[in-house]
Amino acid sequence: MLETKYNHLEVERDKYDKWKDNGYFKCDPNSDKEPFTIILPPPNVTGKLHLGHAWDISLQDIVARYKRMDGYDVLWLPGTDHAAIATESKVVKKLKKEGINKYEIGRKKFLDACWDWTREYGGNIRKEWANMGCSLDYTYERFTLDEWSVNAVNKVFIDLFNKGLIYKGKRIINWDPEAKTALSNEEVNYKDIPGAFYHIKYFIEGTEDYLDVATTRPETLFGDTAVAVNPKDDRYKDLIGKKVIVPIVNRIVPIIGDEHADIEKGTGVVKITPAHDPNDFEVGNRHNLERIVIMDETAHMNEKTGKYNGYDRFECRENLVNELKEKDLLIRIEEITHSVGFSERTDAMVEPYLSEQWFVKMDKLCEDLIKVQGIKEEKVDFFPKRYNKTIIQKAKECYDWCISRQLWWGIRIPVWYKDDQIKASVKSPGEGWVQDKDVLDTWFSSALWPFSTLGWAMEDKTLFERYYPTNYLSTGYDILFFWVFRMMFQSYEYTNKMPFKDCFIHGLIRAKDGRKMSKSLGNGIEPIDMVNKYGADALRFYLTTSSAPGLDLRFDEDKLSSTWNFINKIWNASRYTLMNIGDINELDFNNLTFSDKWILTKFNNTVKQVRKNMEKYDFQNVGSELYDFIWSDFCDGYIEFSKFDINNSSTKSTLLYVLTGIIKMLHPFMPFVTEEIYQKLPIKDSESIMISNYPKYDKKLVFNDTIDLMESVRDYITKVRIAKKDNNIKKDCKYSFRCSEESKVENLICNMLKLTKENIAYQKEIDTFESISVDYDTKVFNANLKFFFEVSEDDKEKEKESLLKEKMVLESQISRREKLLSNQGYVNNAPKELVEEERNKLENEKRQLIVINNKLES
RNA sequence: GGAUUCUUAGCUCAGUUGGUUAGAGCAUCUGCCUUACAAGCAGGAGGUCGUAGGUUCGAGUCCCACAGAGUCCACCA
Repeated sequence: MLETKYNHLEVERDKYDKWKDNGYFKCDPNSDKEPFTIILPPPNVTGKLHLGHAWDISLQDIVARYKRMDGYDVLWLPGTDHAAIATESKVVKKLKKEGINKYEIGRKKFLDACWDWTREYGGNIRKEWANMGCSLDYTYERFTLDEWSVNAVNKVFIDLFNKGLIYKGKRIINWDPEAKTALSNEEVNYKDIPGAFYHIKYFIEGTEDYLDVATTRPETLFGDTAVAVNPKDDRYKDLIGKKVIVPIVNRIVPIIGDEHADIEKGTGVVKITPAHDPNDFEVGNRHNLERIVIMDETAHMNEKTGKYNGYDRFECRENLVNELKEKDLLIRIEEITHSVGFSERTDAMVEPYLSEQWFVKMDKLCEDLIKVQGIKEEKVDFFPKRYNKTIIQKAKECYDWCISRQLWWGIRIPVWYKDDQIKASVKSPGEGWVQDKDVLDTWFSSALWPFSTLGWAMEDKTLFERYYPTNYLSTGYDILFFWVFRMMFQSYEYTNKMPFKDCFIHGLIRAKDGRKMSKSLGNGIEPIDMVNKYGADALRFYLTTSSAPGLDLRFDEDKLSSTWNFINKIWNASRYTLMNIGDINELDFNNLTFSDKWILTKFNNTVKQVRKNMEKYDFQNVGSELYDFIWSDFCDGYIEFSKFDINNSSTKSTLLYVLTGIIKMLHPFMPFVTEEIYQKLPIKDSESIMISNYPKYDKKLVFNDTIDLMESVRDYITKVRIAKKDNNIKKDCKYSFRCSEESKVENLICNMLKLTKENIAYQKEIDTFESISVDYDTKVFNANLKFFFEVSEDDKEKEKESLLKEKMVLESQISRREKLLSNQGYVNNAPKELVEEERNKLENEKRQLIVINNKLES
């Protein structure tokens, strides 16, 4: 028997390992079931699961468990990401604490340290998956540095290289001076920070005149190789072709005319530093300007900056500005707020830096993606739909992807050099060839993840052939461009298919006040704390049913706590059922009562709705449908009714049947507690709920004609309760009662209202006392209940008031409805059922009005 | 500048291709320890759906404008 109270700690202990050991998480490549594949977005191997992950993996486990129960051969494939820069920067930091420098110990030893780190922390993630109850198939667990992934990466890289879709180029890229590596545009976060426009005098050669050149980055003047004005700018156009002297360095550079100079902006004159600004780089290309690199890879000034050689860029700025002031070359400083890029990982200010990097040429890949997203059978369906637009938008304005990183932790670029020869291959082409030092962007391997993990680049392709393309991907909108977008074009290029059929995009978890959860704000919440406090089941249900698809979720512990209450409710409903059904071994529906038929009908309608919404991944609606059905209909309604028919074997069967269905539908959301309850059931269709059958709509157990009757009965019971309360009617008050639906509902109503036989009024009392009556009259059901007692003038007044109030409400409803039904536009255009329902209601309301009018007259 | 989301009860949020009197949780008020559950039960109160127009027999829902909040992309000498 179940304990009185739900104890999540007790319930969630041990179950996970049992499921795992029994092989329930495993797919079966030899099965004749239809495969259903979900690839887990691989978290950083040394990372920690935060609430966002908990949400994300719950959204996947729900689908995995649902599909498994519904007859699919489910593969949910786990894995982790080496997370090049994120892991490397952590290991660098750790070594630094021990006084070790990455470059001193060299590449090999450093990589050993990374592997040690990975092994040390890699297990944490797996523990957290287990805490959350994820039914992952560990047989096929992958890592982005294992051979499945590395083989695929090499294969794709070499092929793209041979096709000319990967090239090496000297370009301005985003440089992280702390990690000393290039970054892609996606890895740069822009923040608004205070800064200044420094207005500097650039003297025109051979004159006493100068141009006022405004810049936010005066230290880059060492790299200036021109000054640009707009050729349409009347103020300056005559100066084009003349020369100016770059202050401090005294370099003579041309004044050029270029559209890049904005007439409206600043002074209209802009200095051109081709090696340190992406726009200037373009200008430089157009005008054949020299590119002078003035910083090193740590963003310190180099020998080109004279006495500033070795200065940090900010230090240099400060000193240079002072020097300009002293030499009367600084006109003024204008304080502004401007947005500046920072490295996503190290938070270092990004330096636009001229260097040689590898790029993926994007135009063709993007064009293909856009084309496929226009083909109904081949496209990825986004949930919610609008993200398709976001992806297309991205593809339309895509720039080439910088994929080389000056890091060591990652997959090394499979390119070899000898003299001026260059070759792409995994192994050295021969004597004297040297491999490229750089590794690939971690997202390059992630982009191949949906097919690399399934063995696309391996000899054995059975998994790939059976489980690819995958069916469902769930992830947050924050990595739409990093990952989803790149998986789409890479998969299409190499498998000729989109990597997944459905893509569910969720939002971010926020703190209760709507701010982001972050370490710096100190408002982060650990999933494990919530699991300990309320259980994984409550956390999963809360997270997955509390927001509309694609929107952010404000984490509210109070709501999590009421989810716990909901589970406690389910627990107790199960407890009641198990206590009362005895040891039945067969379901018997031969002697169903009205209330049995009613709940069976409601249940089957719920199954229908739940399945429909599960297919749409609309878990919010599934959640509220289950919540309402379980709490309002099953617990508050049916269980109370069942207490009076509990010896009827059909009622027992109904209780068990509905409860079983409920916990099965809940199982994908709350796997632990539903398994606990399932194991206690006297009739089961499998040894574990995990492998039981998901409920199906059963027409044979639908009795639509009982719905109206039972809803009327419930409505009437409520009416009587209100009347009893309003008139302060005591338990032993004498009454008389009659109703239209034979003894079946009469008994039920009397029981529900605690109308006992000994309180039935005798004729004497009927004659002596006055009465308050509660009446009900509809097509399917009418009833009259009178309470006899010494009705005071006060009571009469009260009753009259409430009757008048009721009359007013009814009259306004009737007139509204009559107006509606006399509107030909409505009658002709609205759905027939709806109009019919309106007519029914009008009739019922009219009946009720007659009842009330009669009472008021008497 | 482009895209996009949001604005509904005191708070946090639902509200399906337009269709009765707009729902839930929490909070609040009243009455109940009724043997599944007081972490509960039975009831109550609380909303001119951001503002202003339009389409329609009918608008929280569709269209236009405006106001406010957020996010993404581009720009940012």
